[in-house]
Amino acid sequence: MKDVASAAGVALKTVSRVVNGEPGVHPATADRVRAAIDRLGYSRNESARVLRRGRTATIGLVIEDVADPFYAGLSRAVESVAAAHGCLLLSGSSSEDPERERELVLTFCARRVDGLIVVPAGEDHSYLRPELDAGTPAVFVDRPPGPGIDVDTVLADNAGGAALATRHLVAHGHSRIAFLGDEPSIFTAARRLHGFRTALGHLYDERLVCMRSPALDTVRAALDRMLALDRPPTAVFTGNGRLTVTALRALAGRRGPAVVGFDDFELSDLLGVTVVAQDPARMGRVAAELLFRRLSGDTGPAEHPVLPVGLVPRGSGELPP
Amino acid sequence: MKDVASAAGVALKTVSRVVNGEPGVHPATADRVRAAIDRLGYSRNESARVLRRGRTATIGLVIEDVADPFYAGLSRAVESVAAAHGCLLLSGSSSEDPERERELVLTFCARRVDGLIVVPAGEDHSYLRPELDAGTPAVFVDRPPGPGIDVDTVLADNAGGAALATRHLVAHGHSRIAFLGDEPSIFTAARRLHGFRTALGHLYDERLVCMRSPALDTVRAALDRMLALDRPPTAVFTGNGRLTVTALRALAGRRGPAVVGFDDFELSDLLGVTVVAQDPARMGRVAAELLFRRLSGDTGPAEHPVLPVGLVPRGSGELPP
DNA sequence: CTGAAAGCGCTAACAC
DNA sequence: GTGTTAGCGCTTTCAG
Repeated sequence: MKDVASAAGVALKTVSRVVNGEPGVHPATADRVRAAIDRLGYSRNESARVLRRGRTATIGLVIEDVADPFYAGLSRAVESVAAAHGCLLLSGSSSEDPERERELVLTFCARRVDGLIVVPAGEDHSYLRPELDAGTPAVFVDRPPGPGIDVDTVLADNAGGAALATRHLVAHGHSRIAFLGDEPSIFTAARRLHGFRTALGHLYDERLVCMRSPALDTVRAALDRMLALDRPPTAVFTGNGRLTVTALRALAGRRGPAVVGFDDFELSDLLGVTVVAQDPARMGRVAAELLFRRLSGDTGPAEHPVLPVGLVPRGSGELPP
Repeated sequence: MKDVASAAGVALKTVSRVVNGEPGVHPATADRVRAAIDRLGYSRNESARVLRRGRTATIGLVIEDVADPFYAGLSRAVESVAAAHGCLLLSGSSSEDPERERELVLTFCARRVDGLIVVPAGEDHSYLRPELDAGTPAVFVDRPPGPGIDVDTVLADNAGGAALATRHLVAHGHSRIAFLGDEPSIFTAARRLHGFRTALGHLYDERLVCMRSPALDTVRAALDRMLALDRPPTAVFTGNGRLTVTALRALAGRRGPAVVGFDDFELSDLLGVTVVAQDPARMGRVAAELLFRRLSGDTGPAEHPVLPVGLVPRGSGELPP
């Protein structure tokens, strides 16, 4: 900036004014400055600007895994909202590792992101306390923060969605329904199991429940075990997109039970799989908009919108037992 | 840092030494400093550090769309390599818009990212010249830069893969093969068409070619038109993952032509679709590793690795005409 | 082993 | 309209 100033024969501050589009610069002077900028290939050093102004125009996004279509859709929506506010996105995947989550969040904070959007992997977020007190707003998405952290959250109606799918299967004549969910320590998995169990009432049978990460081997083993029972399940409700896909693979080629899944997935329509669909893009959008409201000064109490989920019948959930 | 220094009764520089793990601080002093840091909830201001040191420990990634599984997988791989080098990732989607690509790249540069990984949308990258000259390394992925920009590239064997698929269909008795590709202005689309055309030789018939973005309507219309010809195609080769999925939807329910696609996709195995698969994660990894080699001082001539693609027979491409 | 001083490139606050 | 000055929080350099 100093070089540009001397090249244009003006003071440094005038260059600053031109670069920032501030008013009060004579058009001719401004043109001279712009010419010098082009000639020298100057571009403003954003780090210095941030240091001085305190705002980075960057938000941090921590998700579980960008390669998962659910989180990819969510990311895209967050990015769009951020772009509309002239903000960039610093993002990272926690791989469901609480330590990595913490590291990413704290690194983002050290870089002075203006705000955070977090899909938490861990259960303890006391490490965020100083940052929140320092005024960095955070929105938790898909899963709530640990106890004692009172921030905005955007969650889906997990229990309600699971109950919806379960009642749908019962209405189609099923009374033996299996549930394949992710590790019960994961909030969404636990809530969906809860919804399933509540909706099923006395029909609930814990031998028809398996809560494990979605590896093909374990899913196949669980299904084999259940299908070999005296009264095998006539339907399977899978607790997330990954598990649905894995279960379909495990059941491929056999006239198996009816399958209904939580989360929609690519090609579910061609495969005719009935699902309870959430809208990851909407989740990301709502979270980002909430964050930007906080950034523009909204200091009201923490908000906790719950997004609806919808049943999409495609055939697999309407099969009779 | 000043506050921590006075709280610990040391000079600012000593705090700096402790924070950065520099040697030459008495253990007892260091402990006192660390105690003060915890008490005050201090965390280093990364912007100031960057301003002083010149390196941001951040790389910029511009892709077409994070919500596309291909780019999501690529992003994840880039992120892993970056994390292994202690680097964060600033990322953005260009939505196939050259102007947005330029804006993202230049914004990243203004933030002084250490390096860039770009899936270009545009054909003119002269705007990058000053940045490259200033020493910011860039790696182009999936598509090459416009003329006059001599940077590292990581491309797939697009023409070879297309030829492989085409010969596979010919070997299975097909002589009327259609090609559905993306806009011919997109590098990969053009190269794949070239491979298809070359492999087909005198069997090539331009009435069986349609180069358009993958919207369901246009794909359906193109297929309808081709299938109504005197000598309709007995096989369709689709030029990317999106087009494959769209074509499968358009053909759903009819005993249509054999379908082979470029790019693998989720559930291709269950649907039994033969594809020519690239490995997006590998592409991201190779690109990121190349970038970090540049960042650690490798100033050799630009490299241009070409990643192989592989035919995965799953049934759809092995159907007789 | 520890500290003082200079300055990274910019913007805010105030002159002129 | 334009210029001067101070200082954001840190690292670098050099001096004890």
